[in-house]
Amino acid sequence: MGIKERHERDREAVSRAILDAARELFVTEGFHNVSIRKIAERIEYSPAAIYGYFPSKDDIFYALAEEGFRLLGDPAAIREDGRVKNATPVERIRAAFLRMYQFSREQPQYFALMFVDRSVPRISKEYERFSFAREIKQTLVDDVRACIAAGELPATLNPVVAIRTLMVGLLGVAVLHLSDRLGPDENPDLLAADVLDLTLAGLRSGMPLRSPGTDDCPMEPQSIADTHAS
Amino acid sequence: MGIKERHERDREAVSRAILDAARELFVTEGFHNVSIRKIAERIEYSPAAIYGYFPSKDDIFYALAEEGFRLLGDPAAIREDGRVKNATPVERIRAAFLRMYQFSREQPQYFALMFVDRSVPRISKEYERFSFAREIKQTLVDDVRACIAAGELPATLNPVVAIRTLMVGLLGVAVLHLSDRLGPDENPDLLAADVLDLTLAGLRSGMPLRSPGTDDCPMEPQSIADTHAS
DNA sequence: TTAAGCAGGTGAACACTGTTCACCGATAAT
DNA sequence: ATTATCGGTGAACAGTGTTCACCTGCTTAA
Repeated sequence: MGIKERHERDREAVSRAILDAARELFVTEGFHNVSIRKIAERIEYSPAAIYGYFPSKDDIFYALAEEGFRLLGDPAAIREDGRVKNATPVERIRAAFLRMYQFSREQPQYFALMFVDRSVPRISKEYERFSFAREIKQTLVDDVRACIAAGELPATLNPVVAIRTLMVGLLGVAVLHLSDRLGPDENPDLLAADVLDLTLAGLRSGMPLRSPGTDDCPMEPQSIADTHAS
Repeated sequence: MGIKERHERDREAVSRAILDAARELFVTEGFHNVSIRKIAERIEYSPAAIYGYFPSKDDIFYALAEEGFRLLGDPAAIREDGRVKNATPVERIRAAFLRMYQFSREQPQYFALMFVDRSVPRISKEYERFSFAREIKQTLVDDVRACIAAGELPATLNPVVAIRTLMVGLLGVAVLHLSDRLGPDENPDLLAADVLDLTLAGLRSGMPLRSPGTDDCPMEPQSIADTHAS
């Protein structure tokens, strides 16, 4: 008997409908302008019904952030524009980080939810849920190691620190763009490329860095306390 | 007769009380966890009374952001840790940007409101209100020009682009820290110093940059549409 | 076949939010 | 002394996230 299976499929379908509706509304309306009632109306259910699938509005956000990481970290796509097309290790690095930046352009809402927004609390506990963020990091660390092995980056360089410094610059550009603080005639894409190459040039210079290495996840999402959100 | 003057002083005092209460609450509770009713309770007025001083909760935010820029751009303080103490122009640049980063540590809520948060709309119109942000930029541009004149940075460098690239790195670090996405054993301050010096090293390399120069304000606050806030 | 159980959906409510508005009372102007 | 003005108020409106008693229709056991 496939009754249980059908029930599970039904549940999955409604769950998907909620996430799809929420995603579309988030993209067009922005996270905190979207109410449970709006999502419910979209899928033609009562507001209370949603709480049978997600314990809170925050958890809908978490599920979407999870999807976002899966989207960004999709190994197939990474191999596509990183390994196949680009010959040298440093070009792979460039491609990988530009991909991350590109993600902030193509999926600004996802990106904001994953890396910027401080408006959703208590994910620090939800740690293991975002484990593949660590896989993404490992891929980048491997690429930096390959650069060092190929002599394209100094041997003194800590790979973890390197990817952090590369990331923050692009994160800054993305934030500047997302929060619309760029002048009308400024091009965030060119700025991102400049910052990326500038940081790479700095890394090549062999300048000693102060930051300690770490094995921790470089892109763990959301953990600011509720009391500090805005 | 000083009646009108007294009235103005009274208004100013209440207005200040509102801003003080709002600031303290924002710092401890976070912007969107603070309600008009909480502010009103703090100053022992009715919620409606606040609307006699500020047309909306957003405008309280604007007033505080204005204060934040005035705080960050305080010419006396800039001269203090920039011009007097530091000899070479490039050290002045370093000090100025470290000051900005330090501001993100000392006044995280102000900083978030001014540079990061996307939760408050429609300041793009409120442009002229934040004119001194442009003054801050001009100071930085002058410092970069001095670096170029002193031969510490390449003559081909566009000062406006230089300060942008320096800024985004530190902004990225600040965002990473503010949204608590740094690992427990990672030090944001060291990372900031690394990113700053790394970018400066890159700028010194004379690498040609793609970004166009601009005369626009580099730190205009808040302009993302309400429909994109989160 | 009938009775029991149960999961899923609902309407209504709770406790909040930002904001508006009719009113009221003290003060200032005439 | 009377009128006008202006600041502050309480109550309300429309919205929010969330909870809960209830009901209904399907599944399962007797």
